[in-house]
Amino acid sequence: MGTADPDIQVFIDRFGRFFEETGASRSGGQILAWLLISEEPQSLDDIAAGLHISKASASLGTRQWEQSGLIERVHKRGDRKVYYRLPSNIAHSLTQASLQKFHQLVELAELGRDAIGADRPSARAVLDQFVRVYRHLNERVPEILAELEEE
Amino acid sequence: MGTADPDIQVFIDRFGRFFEETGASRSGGQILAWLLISEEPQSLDDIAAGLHISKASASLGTRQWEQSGLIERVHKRGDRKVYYRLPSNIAHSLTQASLQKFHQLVELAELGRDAIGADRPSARAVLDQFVRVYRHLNERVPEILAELEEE
DNA sequence: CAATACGTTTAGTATTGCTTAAACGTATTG
DNA sequence: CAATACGTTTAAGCAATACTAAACGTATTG
Repeated sequence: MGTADPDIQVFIDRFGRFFEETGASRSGGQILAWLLISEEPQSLDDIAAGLHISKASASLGTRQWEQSGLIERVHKRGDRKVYYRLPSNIAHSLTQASLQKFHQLVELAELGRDAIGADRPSARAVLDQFVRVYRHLNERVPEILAELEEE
Repeated sequence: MGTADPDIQVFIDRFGRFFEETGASRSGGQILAWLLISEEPQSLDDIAAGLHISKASASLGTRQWEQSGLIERVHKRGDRKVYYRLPSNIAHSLTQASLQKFHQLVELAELGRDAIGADRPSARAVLDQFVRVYRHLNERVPEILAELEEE
């Protein structure tokens, strides 16, 4: 690794494993970790070299995060390379991604509610409650995040 | 499947795939779906038969969900079998599980913050912001959920 | 106490999908 | 226009793990 610091090593490793267990790939998590501790935007080569992964993995990983809005491209003038960095509000982005997952789940819940007949009242009630809680969260969470801006 | 209803089929299938993509197993997601649309608590045999999965899978899946607090055991008197059902506040449980994930991420962020030196001020600022946002969310979200109870 | 019911563990198989090297396409440079 | 720089795609290898059948342990029944 570019940095031989063992603490940073451990950080990157744990971060990678966390995302590995959460549906993403290990290298994907490592990329996020790497950008978290980088002062400057990083090129694909920077990332690949820094994490000892192939450039192909770096390319794949950055694209996936970029599509989900968790990292962004930066261009330096007079430089053909593409650089990546975290958006300034990374915590907000992650929260948003979390709500997005919830949203998918709620859509499935609605699918289920429509699939079961009127002969399953309590199951229907559970699914309805589910939708209600999410709607409320989706409304409130942005407000909560906004509270932090005011400080 | 016990129920031949194609809509329910689709629901279970999609639900299973959602969890498959989110780190859990497909059968694990299917179990959750099955309990969501069940009026009565379900035994391992009910689940295995209903989903056409092995009893071993049903046993594994239910234990995992139970450990994370997303389903609970029920006993019927005069019956040796163990039955499973969703807790009454399933949406709350899921939200809590979500915050729990966030909490792990924040612990990692703190690890990273301690790993980098004072020579990386902006990276440090990002990690600090991350921790701050989470602390606020963790404080507020339970309040938000409580708002729903009052209706 | 034999037979059954029930849940868990284990070992093996199959599947999934991550990772990489190499090939490729395209733009840029001298 | 040859050579280089850069990012993406592809094909293949490999590691992780989900899933199952079968064996197992234990409690319960008649």
